Amino acid sequence: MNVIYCDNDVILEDVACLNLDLTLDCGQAFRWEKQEDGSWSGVAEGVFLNIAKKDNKIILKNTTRENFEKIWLNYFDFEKNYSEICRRLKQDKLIAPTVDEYYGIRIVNQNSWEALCSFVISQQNNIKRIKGIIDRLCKAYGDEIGNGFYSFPSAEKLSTLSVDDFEKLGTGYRAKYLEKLAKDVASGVIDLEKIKMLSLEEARKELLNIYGVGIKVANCALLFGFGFYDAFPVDVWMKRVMEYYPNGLPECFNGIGGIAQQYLFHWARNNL
DNA sequence: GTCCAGGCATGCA
DNA sequence: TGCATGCATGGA
Repeated sequence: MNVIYCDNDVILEDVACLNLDLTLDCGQAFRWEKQEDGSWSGVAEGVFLNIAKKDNKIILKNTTRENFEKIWLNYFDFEKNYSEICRRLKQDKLIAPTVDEYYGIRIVNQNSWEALCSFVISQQNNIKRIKGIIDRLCKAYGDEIGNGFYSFPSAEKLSTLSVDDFEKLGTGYRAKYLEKLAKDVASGVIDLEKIKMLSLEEARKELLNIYGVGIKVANCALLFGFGFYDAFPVDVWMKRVMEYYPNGLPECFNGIGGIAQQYLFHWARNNL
């Protein structure tokens, strides 16, 4: 990858394996909006970004070098060698054609608080409605940061809400989970930064102690918000996929099971 | 009207 | 430990 700082834009050349449409609309992050020109706009860590791919170059519009290095380099994991990862995954003949068909899906590294909240909301829910709830949550309680976009509200902010406030956003029976989660994170009873430092098994155990977090939500949060690439979420779609792996997951998935999972999840939603 | 969605808590055996 | 049930909402 080659980084060029040009006027107010950051331009990346030779980024292997990044399809923005697949990556930003594959059910891992819920706050990216496709623009009429085909680019994507969204927010992470309270910072707005418009990103596009043109002529095999990735263009981050109106982005400072500081924000690129502080946020987006890690968010899109530009330095991770996805070509090598995909080559490894394709040692499994079952997933190989899927990796080719949907080549360019990456796991983005989301803020752990945002990911945990988002996937508590996601349970027993569909992606379209999850996006709507999170959008209303951000517009009601986040900070406006321009262009009609809002930051994801902090735990401190959400800790002031009642169960009824969460219900008014359309969260349904998940409102009571969110109310307690926000208060416990804000008060320090739940320490997300500490959980990041644990092993996968220990971190998962901590998340499973949280009211409203089961094995599926825990694994999604671990994969999408805590940097555990070996977490392997199994939802109703992945349960269908697992019938193709009656003897368990192949060895070549070790350490990158979560990435394999995202390709299989996408395949399942389009084919099953 | 019924079924379903990136499931979980609870009660009961 | 494993299984059945209730749960909010909105689109298909």
